[in-house]
Amino acid sequence: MSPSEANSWQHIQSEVLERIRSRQWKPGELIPNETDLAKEFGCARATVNRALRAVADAGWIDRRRKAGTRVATFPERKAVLSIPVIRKEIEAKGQDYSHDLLHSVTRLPPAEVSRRLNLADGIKALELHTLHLADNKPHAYEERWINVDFLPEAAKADFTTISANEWLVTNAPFTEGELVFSAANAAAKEAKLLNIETGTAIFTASRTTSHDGNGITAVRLMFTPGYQLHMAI
Amino acid sequence: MSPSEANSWQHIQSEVLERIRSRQWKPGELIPNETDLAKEFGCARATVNRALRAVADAGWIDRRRKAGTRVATFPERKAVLSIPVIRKEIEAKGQDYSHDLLHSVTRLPPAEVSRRLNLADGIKALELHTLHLADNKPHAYEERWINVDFLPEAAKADFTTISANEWLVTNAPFTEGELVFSAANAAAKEAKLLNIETGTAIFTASRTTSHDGNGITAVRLMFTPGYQLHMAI
DNA sequence: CAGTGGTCTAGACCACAAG
DNA sequence: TTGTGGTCTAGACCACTGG
Repeated sequence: MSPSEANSWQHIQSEVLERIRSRQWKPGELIPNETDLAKEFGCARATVNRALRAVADAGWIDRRRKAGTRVATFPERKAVLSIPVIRKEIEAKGQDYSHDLLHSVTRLPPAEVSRRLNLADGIKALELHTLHLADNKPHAYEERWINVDFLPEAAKADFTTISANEWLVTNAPFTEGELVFSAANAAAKEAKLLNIETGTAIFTASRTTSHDGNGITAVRLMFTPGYQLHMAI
Repeated sequence: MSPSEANSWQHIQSEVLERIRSRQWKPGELIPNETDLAKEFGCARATVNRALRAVADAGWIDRRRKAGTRVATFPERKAVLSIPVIRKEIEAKGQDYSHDLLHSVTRLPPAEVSRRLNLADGIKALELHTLHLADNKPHAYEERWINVDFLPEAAKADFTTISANEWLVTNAPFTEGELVFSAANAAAKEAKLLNIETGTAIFTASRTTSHDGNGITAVRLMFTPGYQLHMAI
């Protein structure tokens, strides 16, 4: 909170945001270039650049060389989700975490999983079914496939003591991933495991992670009713 | 893709990430300080700073003055969601967008909404019910409250021609907001509007937005089955 | 107190793209 | 071709915080 005095980039950032919000600079409009703003604020161009870059990252302006900087017409807001390790998420609520490994088999995955994991035809993968518990009550049911062809060490890991989730986080950092959320009616199998009635709406998260194009794991998490995913905008 | 030659900050960034992924720098470990890295890469300290700041923003390292820079123990990954305007989301799929304003009444909102909008006791708000359609088929049902006490212009707007969603985006920029996703079984009312059976699992998004602490709008969106929310990690 | 990251500067060169 | 943002530098001072 210190260098917000006068010529700090944070000061320039908030001034710019204020001009956008007050519609002094309207959507679609061109704003002064960096050199002029630097003169106006009495600072170096690099400082203006730093401020405008932050504003652009937040989606308020669009910048292009030669074309200049324009106020975004649709200030597309971005929400950021921190993906928690399930154990930490539960412990953060003051509950005890535990998990049950219900199923662990190496077999040929369905075509859709093979595609997500980038597996060649006929290559097997490790299938795990895990129940995550909070205070010994079901919290989420997890169906996971692990690419043991790419990650041979995973075949030797003991997922009864450490959850696959955490083992992978620490042993198989990924470079890219995709996350898909949806809602589904619980099938008989999930309903039984989560101790709810068949047909109850459950929140579902599917995640696929890869390392430089090599699929690592594909997971489907089904949460007990009442689960909410919070994001700050 | 140009200044990735040798001493660009992007080059340093990828080199740092590679050392983390290859466990040359292990979780929890201290990495060299900026001055030393600048010497090693043969560049200015500012360039190293730019690179490390990017890596820190992505959550891979933790930086503290005097304490130095450490590899994050739990590389908490962040997913970024671009919040689309519903119309654009539908048009992006090549479908026609339209909407029906089903209900528009100014009345005292329930306590929970008053709290979310930061409304004083006894202050009314504008309640809107809207059905969003893609190719004339139901896409989502929206229940919205607008703080007309703070946004008097909203009371005059014609939400039959422009959706409240878009009107607010262009006329009431917000500074903070919260987004909550969950799953629910469709009640009779929603089921009828969305043309599905009662009890079907529907994906629900609730959003509250404010401007400097003043509530602007509180929305609950219920999507037809099959809706998926995608995020890149 | 002293080491480390955070920031600012003044100037330079470069990459990109609009006209 | 030329204006605009993108980046790098070498050096400086400051802010925070561990020891």
